[in-house]
Amino acid sequence: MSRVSEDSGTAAKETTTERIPAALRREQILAAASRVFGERGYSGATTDQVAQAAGISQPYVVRMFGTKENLFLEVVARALDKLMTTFRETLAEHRPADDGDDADPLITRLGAAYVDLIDDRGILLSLMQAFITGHDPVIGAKAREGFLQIYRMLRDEAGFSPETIRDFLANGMLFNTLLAIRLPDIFEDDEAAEELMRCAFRGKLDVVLDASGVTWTRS
Amino acid sequence: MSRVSEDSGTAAKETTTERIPAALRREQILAAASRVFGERGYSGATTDQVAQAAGISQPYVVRMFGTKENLFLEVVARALDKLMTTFRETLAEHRPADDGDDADPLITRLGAAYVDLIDDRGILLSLMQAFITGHDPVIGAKAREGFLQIYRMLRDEAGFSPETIRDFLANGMLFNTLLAIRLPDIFEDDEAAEELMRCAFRGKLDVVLDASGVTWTRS
DNA sequence: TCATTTTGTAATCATTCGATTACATCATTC
DNA sequence: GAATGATGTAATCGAATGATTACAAAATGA
Repeated sequence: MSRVSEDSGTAAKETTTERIPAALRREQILAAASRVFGERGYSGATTDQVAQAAGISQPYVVRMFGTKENLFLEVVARALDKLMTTFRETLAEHRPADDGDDADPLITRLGAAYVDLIDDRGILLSLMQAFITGHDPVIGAKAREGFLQIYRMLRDEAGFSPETIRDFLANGMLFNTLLAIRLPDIFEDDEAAEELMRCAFRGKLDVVLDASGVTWTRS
Repeated sequence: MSRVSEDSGTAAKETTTERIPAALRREQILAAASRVFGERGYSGATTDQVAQAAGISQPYVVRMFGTKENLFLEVVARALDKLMTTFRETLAEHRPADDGDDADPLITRLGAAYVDLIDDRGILLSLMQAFITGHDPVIGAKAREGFLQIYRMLRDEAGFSPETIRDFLANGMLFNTLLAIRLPDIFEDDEAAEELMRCAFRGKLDVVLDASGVTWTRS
């Protein structure tokens, strides 16, 4: 559905850099940074890689965000915000209808909403990268805070039990994200990978594969 | 039970470096590297940090393993080997006894064996770090290969279905590892973190907290 | 039109880090 | 007890990288 960059092709470099309002350029950089950080992690990514992905020079990136750390923190904050918003929307549109049994239980719809986020690629990966950079005092604190923010929302707003949340986080989020990171690269190249991914994503498999940019033949 | 370094206190620096056979020194470096890489990731860790953790000079580390990449690859290979061995031992000691229903089902024992590995700290974290460094052509390939190796073992040797494996990997491994990475740092400091961890680890909670070196008051 | 602001880059600096070199010190063996 | 090899480090190099500076050029507005 919603792709990150609209004009100028798939994602990467522009040949001639046009003058664009700072606010818009800021969005472009954040979108590029989301992909690059999600892919390579905080310390693995360089400001120059972000700049190239945004079709802009490296000093511009640094000057607009002050430091690489600031840029990463804003990427993570936005990713978290997007995730929370998506979940809250799913909660809201679930409320009015029913009481009793669900044709489509809430947790299933939350899971589907989460998998849809893979379409944007950088969002979930950046969150994961932030969490795994937990040793850093600043980034780590933000990451843990965000993780628990999700937990509290699922508990207090969705009304789930700790056990249910645990299951949802493990099966619906972490597992899917980690699989979506790299296993698509060897899809149809390794029978075990294909088997596991088909089992994990089921109907949403095409979304995952499409988002990862892998070419594959529909079964 | 088994700690990484035996003599010279908890883990880190030695004041006077003694002459030690290369083979033994190699083990010390690998143990230190496992902790450092697990904590900070491949690109986040430096050879000097590994050297200091091993109580040795940085050039020695580089010369013994050639490159930082080689060192990391060997850390990951050993971690994977340890994990596979642990699982196979659990499988073996399960076989002879029963046929019919299990007092302690195999998957529960595998899960317990996995959580016990947290005691060593670096093992599971290094594997996780390797998998998240999937963009690197060499490291990524090894990580995916290792991940699928585990999958195949659970399928072919333990006889689990893809669905069962999916559940085991998500709940038993990924989730526990990610929680064990950083949430212990804020255990008893955040009610949500404490609640989630108590739910996730149950009887093994003390193992996780002990392994992370967090001081906490027993409930 | 010309001054000012906004948008952008080239050049470069300072630091970090993996790697190399050259050398020291201890152990072993003939 | 020199010769030889094994174990270890200090010094340093070169490349990578985040950050800074100084400048260019396009827009904006008087």
